[in-house]
Amino acid sequence: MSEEEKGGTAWRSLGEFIRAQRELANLSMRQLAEIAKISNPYLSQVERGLYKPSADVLKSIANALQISAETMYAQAGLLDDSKGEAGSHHGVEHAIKIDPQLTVDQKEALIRIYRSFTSKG
Amino acid sequence: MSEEEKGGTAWRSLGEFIRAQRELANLSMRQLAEIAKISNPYLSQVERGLYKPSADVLKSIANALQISAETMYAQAGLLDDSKGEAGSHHGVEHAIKIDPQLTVDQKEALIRIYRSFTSKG
DNA sequence: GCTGTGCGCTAAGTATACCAAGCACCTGCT
DNA sequence: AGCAGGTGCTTGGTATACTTAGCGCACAGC
Repeated sequence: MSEEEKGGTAWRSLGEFIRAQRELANLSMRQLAEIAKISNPYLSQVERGLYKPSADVLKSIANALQISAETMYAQAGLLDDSKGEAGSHHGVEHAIKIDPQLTVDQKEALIRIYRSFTSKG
Repeated sequence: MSEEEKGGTAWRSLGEFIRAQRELANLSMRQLAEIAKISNPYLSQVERGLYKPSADVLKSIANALQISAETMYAQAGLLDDSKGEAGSHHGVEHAIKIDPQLTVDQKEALIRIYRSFTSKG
């Protein structure tokens, strides 16, 4: 049933998260695999959840995708959830609010768009 | 670069760190292995640096020793670099990327808008 | 048409993380 | 002298992370 029906991609697995991040970065599997120094078939299998990569592969992939290793581990469920950086859904709004580069108008616009995306489709 | 220069107590290896923590907690190998749900021979091998444990074993050991998983990963050298966004202005972009409620398309849209705001100031 | 190059995926193999059983040693008890 | 119960370590096997070779498909140029 519907993976997308909640209006968002709630990552069922680490693999889906990685795939989404890879596509966000506009990288092909071979490109990402090359940067992360792993083989492309293995990346394929990881993204489909067939294997759970070891920590240093995870770190390598995180680096290649320019996201922090901590975020990666959090997604992999390998950090104790005491951190609470990814889970809270005011994360985006909060980040917008405290961004010193944005004007108040811009913040309001971004938050409005963000809410339109998340407020049920 | 050696780990020594990171200041403070420098453990030559993850195994030595684990062993020291275990002894500090006055636990035998079998006791710790039991709590961490791993076998005691394996723990022995890990402490002597013969094998590098996977992330979830690491987490389990950290849990059993009542130290944070992050400390463990840092000791394992799995967190140290990855400065992908730590110091840069990616706070908002990062929050967007890891938000599970957004679809990939929505993320792209938001990030594009955000960049358009921040690129010209 | 055919050829070359990109994509993601499959198949089969190698490397290694991890476990169950057991060994050698020590210490206390009878 | 035994044996019971503790320690850490070795051995041999199984499960799984990871690689190399190659498949099938789509889209370019000759």
